[in-house]
This record gives sequence, structure tokens and C-alpha cells, in this order.
Amino acid sequence: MPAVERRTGPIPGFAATEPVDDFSNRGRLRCSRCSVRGLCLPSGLAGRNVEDLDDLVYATRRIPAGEMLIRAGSPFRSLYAIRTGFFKSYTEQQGRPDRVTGFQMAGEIVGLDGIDRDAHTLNVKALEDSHVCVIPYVRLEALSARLPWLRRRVHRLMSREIGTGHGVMMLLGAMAAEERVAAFLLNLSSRFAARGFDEAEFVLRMSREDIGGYVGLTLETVSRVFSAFRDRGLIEVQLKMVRILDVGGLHAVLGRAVL
Amino acid sequence: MPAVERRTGPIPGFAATEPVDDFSNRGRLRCSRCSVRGLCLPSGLAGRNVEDLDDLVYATRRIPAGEMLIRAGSPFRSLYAIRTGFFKSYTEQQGRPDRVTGFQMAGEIVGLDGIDRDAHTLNVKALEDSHVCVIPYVRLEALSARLPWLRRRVHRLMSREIGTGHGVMMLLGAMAAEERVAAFLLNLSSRFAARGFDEAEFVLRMSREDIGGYVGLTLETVSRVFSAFRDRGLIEVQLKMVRILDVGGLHAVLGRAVL
DNA sequence: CGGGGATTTGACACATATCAAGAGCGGTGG
DNA sequence: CCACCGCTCTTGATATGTGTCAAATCCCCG
Repeated sequence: MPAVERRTGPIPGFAATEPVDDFSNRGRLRCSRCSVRGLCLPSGLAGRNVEDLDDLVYATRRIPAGEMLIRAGSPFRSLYAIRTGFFKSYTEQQGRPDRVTGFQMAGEIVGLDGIDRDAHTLNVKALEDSHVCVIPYVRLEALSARLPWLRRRVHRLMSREIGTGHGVMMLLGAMAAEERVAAFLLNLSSRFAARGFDEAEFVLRMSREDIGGYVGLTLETVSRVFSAFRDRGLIEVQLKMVRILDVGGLHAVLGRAVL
Repeated sequence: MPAVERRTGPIPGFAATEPVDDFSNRGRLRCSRCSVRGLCLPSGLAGRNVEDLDDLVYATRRIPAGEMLIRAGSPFRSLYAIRTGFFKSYTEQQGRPDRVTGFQMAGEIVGLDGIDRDAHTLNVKALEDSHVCVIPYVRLEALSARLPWLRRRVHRLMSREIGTGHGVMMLLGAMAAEERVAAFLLNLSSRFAARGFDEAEFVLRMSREDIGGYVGLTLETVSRVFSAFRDRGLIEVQLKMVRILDVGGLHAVLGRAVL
């Protein structure tokens, strides 16, 4: 069962079927006070204007580790901004392991792929206890009408996701196993760094199988590559714990493979 | 040298560095009269409103086969709507064959990936003589301010491109060679069909190497798979000419591989 | 008609998948 | 608190799909 539900009544144009566990937004949820505002929707905005966003967020929702935030096929109504936590987006394949399209962390927006068909196309599952902001699409739309910078910002977000997709295509279509894993680790590292976490030492929230599902390898190969990197002194690995000992070395593995 | 250039003076906020070979838009280029409007930006619009778009297009531009429409790294100013023709989007890799991120045809929009960084990230090259509509981003922005349906439409377009990317990830990360090629052929076929062309018989505009660069295989493997399909009576191939003899059979090759 | 690139086909190599077994860790319950 | 159980991870042996290298053919275009 997905999180506790507590609602505060329907929003015009927004069917109240969203499970939420926080109050409706009466100035309580403020982008202007959010710790990840520098990465999230308000990014790049000078202070005062951020308050324009303060009635954008409908509610927050707590997603315990292992619970689904979005189920593929469900009707699209909202985007979700990740406040804290870690998610994986994936499609299920009967028998085979999940095909993972990405991992998302604080400040990132999920659900953009659902706009086109008015339905979500991917499953999104929390890999650790997480909090998200529910952003009803109709509200975003309405606010976009009068906030040019918000239109622009949403365009940039979507454009970035398109570009991210191209990066993954590069990874999947043109890189060897070690290159893929190196690229994966470096990507994670820089994203942690952007959030003020240690860029050298971090915890992998996902399993080897999930990593494999993302970079297009089997879990065994991922494990082997980790071991190979360890033996060469590039990283330390102890199950979920990873410490990057030689960033330059990892970049060298990537070689001239363009990401 | 890229096509003939003929301009009609600067547009506010739009530096006149775009090579164009048609007149500036004085009601001459009309989405409302365009043959691909059903697939392009105006898609889904009731007739009369389409005229709102008529001053969106700055100019058309002819791109001869083999010429570049967009060069990776160049500053982002415009989107391009394909009127006629066929393009490939790709990144160059020194030594190795191009990594192809997609093929585009009439009614499709290219350049969306450039919004995020104000620069194009992919090369886009015409594979046959083509015509595109140049859509200055500032104009699209301005028009979006007063046309809710256009905002929505652009969101949908970008969302679709995100979803397309996920489809390619699926293909590259989880499918065997024959599955990839079958998916590629079926995808092309349905897109031709949507444009009123024969869905069973069509001309491949791209080389085997380009196909390989797209589906993540070498040109030899692509060729072998084509031959295998031919031997099994699924298709006829004669260089660029392809005829699908057994659609069901191709779908069967895909099996339960989810696209 | 000639030339050069694209395509096909073959032989072989190799990277990664597959199959299998064992070890380590974490969570649960006594 | 300890012991057990199950799941994830690691490591090994082997299989196999696809890449690589090479050569012949075909076509298109000049």
C-alpha cells in the first residue's frame, strides 16, 4: 500500500486521486525555502520571484523505500519534484531484469514523459525513503501562462532530459563494459557533488542488477568490472559503498568515448 | 557551403545568421496550408486557429542531400520543422562510425535538445534533398505566451521525444540483433504509413552503417540480419529498397521484447 | 565504360552472457 | 544477543552472439 493518504479536497481541474500525506498547500510548502531550490524548478531565479512558485506545489508525499511513486500506464496528472531520496525509473520485462531508464535524486523532476500520452510510461520506485513535491500539471500550465521564465525553465528541463537520453544512447550503443560502468560512476559522483555530498565516497542505492539494467549489462559483468576497477586501484567497493580513489583513472577508462 | 542564402533583414531578438533560401515570411509560408500540418506543430488543432501559427515560421530552407542542417556546438536559435525530406541526427566519434540518435522525417521537429544549453548538441544531416521551416525560438516563446494550446503542444512534442529516447534505450539495452533490426524496420514502416506512404515498401535513405550506428550494431551485422530476414521470407531487400512481406513475422521476431 | 564506395558474405576472435557455486551481509525471530 | 535464512554479490567455467578482418560483388555515378 502506497504511503499514508490524507487529502484536503479537490483542486479545480485536478482530480483528487493523488495519495498525499502532507497538508494541502497553504503557504506551508515553499519552493523559496526548499533546500534543493538551486537544482529544482526555481533554479537560476533571483530570490524574490521564487515566491511565485509557492502555490505551485499541491502537497508533498512520503515514499518509503521500495514503494512506487509512479506506475506505468497510470493517468498523467502531476509531475514530481524530488525533495529527498533516490528513485529508479524502469520498465518491467517479463522474466528478464528491469530495463532501467534512469536514476533520479534530489532536485530532479520525474514524470515528464507522461505529458505526451496523458499517461505515465515508466515505473518509478523509491530506492530509499524519499519525499517528493506533487506538482499538478494543470497548475504548472496555469502558472506558465503568466511566468515567462517558468515556461523557459520547463523547456530547459525537458530539453535536458532529451539530452540525457542521448547520453545514455551513447553509453548503450557505443561503449564497452568498463567504459559504461566508469561513465555510470562518474555521472553519479558529479551529481552527488552538485548536491553537496562527497563526490568520492557514496552509497549505491541500487543493486548490481539495477546498474546492469541501466548500462545494458548483466549483474555479473557489473560486479566483475567493479572488481577489476578495485584491483587496479581505481575504486574501493564494499557492496553498496563506493569510494573513488582515482578519478583521472576512471576518466582514462572512458578514454575518448564521447559521453 | 550550406545552401543558398537570401535574407530579408533581422528579426527582433533573432540574429540574422540563419541561412535561408526563401523569402521572409509575409504570409507566404502558412502552416494552415502545409501538407504536413496534421503531423507537425499544428497537429490536433481545429482549422481556423492554425492561422495563429502563420507568422511563426521565419523562412524555409532547402537542404540538399548530404548537407548539414545543424552542427553540434553551434548556438541554438531555432527549431526546424521538416517539411519534406529525411535527416539523421548523430554525434561524431573519431575513428568509429557515427553514433546515430535518430532519423527524422516530414512533420517532425528537430533541435529541441539545444534549448537546455543554448547550443545544439547533435549534428543533423540531410539524407536526401529536404525542406525545413525555420522556427525562431524567440518567436515560439512569444507566441506561447498567448496560445495555451501551443504551450501544450510543445510540451507534448518534447515529452514524446523523451519517450522516444526511452524506446531506443530499450532497444539498445535489452534487445538482440534481430530484434533491434526488426524494431527499426517496423518503426520506419509505421512512420511512413502515418505520412501516407506505402508501409510495406520503402526506400532506406540511410546506409547500413547509419542503421548500425542507430541500433548499436556493426554494418556487417545489420547486413547479415537483413539477409537472414530475406531468407526467412520476412522481407525483400535490394540495397536501399525494402519490402516487408510478413509484418506478423517481424513482430514475432520482436517477440515479447517490449518497445 | 571505369572507378570507388556500399553491400554482402565468410572465417575467426573475443567480449560478454549464461550457468553454476560459494561467500558475505542483513534482517528476522527465537 | 545470537543463529538462521535468504538475498545480493562475487567469482569461476563455459557458451555464444556479435565484432573484427578480409575479400568478392554489386551499383551508382561520373
